[in-house]
Amino acid sequence: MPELPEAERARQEIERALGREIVAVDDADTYVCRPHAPGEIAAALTGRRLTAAHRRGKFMWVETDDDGPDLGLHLGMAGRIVVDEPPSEQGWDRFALDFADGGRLALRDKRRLGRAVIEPDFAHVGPDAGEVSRAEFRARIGRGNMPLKARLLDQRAIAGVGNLLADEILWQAGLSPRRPTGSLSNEELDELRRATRRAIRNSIRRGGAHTGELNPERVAGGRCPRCGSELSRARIGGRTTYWCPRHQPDRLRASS
DNA sequence: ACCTATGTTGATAC
DNA sequence: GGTATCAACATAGG
Repeated sequence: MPELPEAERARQEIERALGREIVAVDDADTYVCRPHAPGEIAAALTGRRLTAAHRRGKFMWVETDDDGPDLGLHLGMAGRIVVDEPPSEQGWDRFALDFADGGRLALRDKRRLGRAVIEPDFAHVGPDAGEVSRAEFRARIGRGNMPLKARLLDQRAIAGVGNLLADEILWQAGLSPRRPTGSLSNEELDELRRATRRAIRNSIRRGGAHTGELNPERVAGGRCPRCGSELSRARIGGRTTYWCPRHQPDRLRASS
């Protein structure tokens, strides 16, 4: 279930592999390792050691010693990073490093939508959703007129929010996923940023994007944990979306 | 058996 | 340029 919290967990897992000499690389999956040809990543990494693991949103990269190339990793839709585990019996290890101490790091991904590349390019990736400044958040999220939920999912705007986290954030902030981004006031954008940071912090602490309050109700007939209203469901930004029509109205309720 | 659903990203078309 | 749709992949479930 990789969103930002799962990527952060994966980054921490990679840190367990730092400092060990790489003696073999399995880069035979030409889809996961595209555009590299088999053996290219192996040639670039064999003999080196990983020295630091970083993350921006859901994108990870690992530095190597002696000015070696960075290794870029992405979990895709179903991937995770495992260190010092026996190889997957189902053949789901799409990329792997073997270390001199007998240990191993693998990208385990049954759907093959994860990625492993050398010298990843993050030019199009926005600032991390947990660290973006207030001014930057206002500018990047408030621009344009897409439905708000679609903008939250746009990794070029801010990086790290996936489908489950987006619904949780919008519910916490009391904003409709359908609101056009251009209709939000600065105060609403600031509240949205607070909800984003809080949801990310909590989900990392609790162990995943699926640990939000709204998540158990993201099913047909699910109800708002706050008021018990039946949740609305629609496809927004190409993703299935649940929200409370009462606490997250499409238009501001008339003040009285 | 067949159809739908699923956490992501990127390419493509308008 | 901004936005919308589909495709890539493999599995699970009605």
